[in-house]
Amino acid sequence: MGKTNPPFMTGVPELLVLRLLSQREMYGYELVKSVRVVTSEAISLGEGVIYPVLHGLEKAGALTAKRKPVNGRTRVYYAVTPQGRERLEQLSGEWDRVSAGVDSAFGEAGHV
Amino acid sequence: MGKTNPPFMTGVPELLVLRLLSQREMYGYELVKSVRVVTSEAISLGEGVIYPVLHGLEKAGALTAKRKPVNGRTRVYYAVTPQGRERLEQLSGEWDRVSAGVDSAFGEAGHV
DNA sequence: TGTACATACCTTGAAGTATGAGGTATAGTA
DNA sequence: TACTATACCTCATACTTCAAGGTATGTACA
Repeated sequence: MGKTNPPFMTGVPELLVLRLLSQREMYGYELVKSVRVVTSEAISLGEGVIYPVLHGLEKAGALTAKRKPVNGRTRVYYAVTPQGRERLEQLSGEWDRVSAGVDSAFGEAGHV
Repeated sequence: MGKTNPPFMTGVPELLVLRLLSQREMYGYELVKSVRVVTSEAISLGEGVIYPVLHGLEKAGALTAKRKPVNGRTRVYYAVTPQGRERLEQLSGEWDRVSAGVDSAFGEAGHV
């Protein structure tokens, strides 16, 4: 139930997480809110999306995790590794390619 | 074997098919080649992608199919219905939203 | 005649992944 | 006492792209 695989979203969470973490270390809960802000409310990712992405990227060696107790709560800060930067560039290139392709099909200028 | 779920492609075949057919009627094999052309070779969709999309859209009432024998071969021409145009506008809006969100996260200008 | 390629349709299995809902626990506030 | 925000997490589901393979006809060429 609920909708899965919404159009155009595949790969977007990974791309945004890598992008944000490449600018500064952040923890999961913070990322959830940051994504909304940096995308001007256009994209909203739940914790059920962010945490699995974080764990996957860490396992893949793209991120490192660091636990920090703050105000009695525990935060897990993530940082991008060199491998993660490579992955970011690769994904970013894919995004540019697909994005350019679609725009090209629509005439590249204020379409529809 | 083979890669599935490539980043950013979810929904793109449906969007491109609806876009192309909204301009003129076409048949499957023609669409396969047209997609490459209109996306400036950035996006290439195989027949294994195009035909299922065509059948799905027809079943959903977004397309109508018309069989035409041409040179001894049979072509199936597809045309967009009013429902299909609605779907195109909806999908197109989604694309704009996601696309704007990602661009916004990357600073909107010649990023990375 | 044989061979190769383009046209033109089709199906199938595999595999990844975003999502909502649900779960745990602490701190602050009314 | 109750509610909200913080902060972590897991799970089942369903959707979809893709490569590979299959059928058949027309055309070009040697």
